[in-house]
Amino acid sequence: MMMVRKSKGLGERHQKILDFIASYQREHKHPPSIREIGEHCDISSTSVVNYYLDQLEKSGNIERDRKISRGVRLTGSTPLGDMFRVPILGVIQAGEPIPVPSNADFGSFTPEDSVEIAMSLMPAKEKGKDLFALQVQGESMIDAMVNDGDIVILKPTQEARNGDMVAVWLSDRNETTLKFFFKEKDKYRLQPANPTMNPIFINKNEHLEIKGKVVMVIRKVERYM
Amino acid sequence: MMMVRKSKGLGERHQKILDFIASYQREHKHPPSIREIGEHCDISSTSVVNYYLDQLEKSGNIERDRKISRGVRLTGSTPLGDMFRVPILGVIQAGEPIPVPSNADFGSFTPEDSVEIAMSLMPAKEKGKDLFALQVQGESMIDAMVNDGDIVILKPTQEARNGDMVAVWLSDRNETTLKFFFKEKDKYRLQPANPTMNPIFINKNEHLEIKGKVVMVIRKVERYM
DNA sequence: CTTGACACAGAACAGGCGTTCGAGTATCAT
DNA sequence: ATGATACTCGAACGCCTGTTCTGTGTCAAG
Repeated sequence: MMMVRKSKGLGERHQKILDFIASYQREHKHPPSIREIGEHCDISSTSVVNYYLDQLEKSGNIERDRKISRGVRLTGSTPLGDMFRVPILGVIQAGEPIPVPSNADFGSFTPEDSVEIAMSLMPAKEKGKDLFALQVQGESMIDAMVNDGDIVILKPTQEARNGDMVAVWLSDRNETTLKFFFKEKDKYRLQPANPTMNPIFINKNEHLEIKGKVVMVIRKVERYM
Repeated sequence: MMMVRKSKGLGERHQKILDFIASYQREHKHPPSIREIGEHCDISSTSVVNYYLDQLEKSGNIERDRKISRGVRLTGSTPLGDMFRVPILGVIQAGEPIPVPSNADFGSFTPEDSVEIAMSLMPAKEKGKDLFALQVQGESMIDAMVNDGDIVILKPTQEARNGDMVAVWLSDRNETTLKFFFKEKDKYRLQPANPTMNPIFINKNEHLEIKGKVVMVIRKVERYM
């Protein structure tokens, strides 16, 4: 009888189990049982699987919910809840107002019209369920370092604190824009994200409708041609 | 005995179960059992829970793995596998070369130094496990519409097709840059993402090291001050 | 050689869990 | 009334599963 002994670190067996848990989870949408791990990793005894599982738990590779069926999961893996779906309500461009989320939008939206964001990506406490996304159309947002096709994720709000990046509708100019917001003595300063560009100033008697606060920008770089 | 009868759509009970499954999953990292659902939704019989679960399955709100313990999950929820972790290997800035991924980097990296990306966000077939991420430092990438602090996700490669956005190291200029790549007759054209800016040309005898292909850019808009 | 840590097997136990069945009750159209 | 439908309960069945215990072979240190 031959046994490969890797005194330290993860042995071949450990890795095999890890891989199997991952692939099984991917395929079945739920973790494998101890016996299933055993079968697919050529371990004939459940106690041996348990033996390795204990080690993998100690080494921090997996987490276990003892006593609970299929209570194994890879650490750092997010069974659910650490990811959420944000509806894409429409497009955002300079010449048009921003689609505002209504309650109906959050009830049911198709996966096609939404983006999934990992919670870990989300800044601070913005993990509310009321976020919405808009797809940038055209190149009118380049001064906000936002490109055509980018997806901006917004938190709906009517007010902003200094330094927030906001999506505003300037009704006097019939223009939508993304800018950093600063309230000054007698006017608002809207600062482009691009530091080489100059701010614009809005008198307080002008209409300035804050539609939302930008919390994230995502750009899928497909191809340029 | 009073019973509220909602002939069509989801009744109060259905919604309660749905909410419970979601919150339980979030808290325990695994789905609840039928009995647990019953307890928390004031249903005294497992068969009644099963009764509602069947309906929720028919209406498409949940999926069930019959015969399997805790085999309930919300539809559209991604238990795992639809998200993956990309290691942040370092920073990228104009004046310094790009950290290149080594095999060791993909073995074990701490969650703190990585970003999680939903598979659904990933363009096309880039879902390989060899992706890596870099954090942009400084404002030298603004011509690529990439800001200080942005995270760029790269696929390591030495060659690129026309139109790809690549991270290149120009050893003659001692400069790292992100540009759209085009190979022309006798030179390379590196086109900035910002359409208002002009391309730079690199003679083929100059050193041009393609370090990776940009597949995504993520910007967490925190605050500007 | 002895000892003990390590890797593994097999069996048995006890509880968890989905399933099923029989039966009861309320609401409503016929 | 009466049947159909929707909803609820309780209990029992039986498999699935994690746990635990005993025992065996390997290998390196003392």
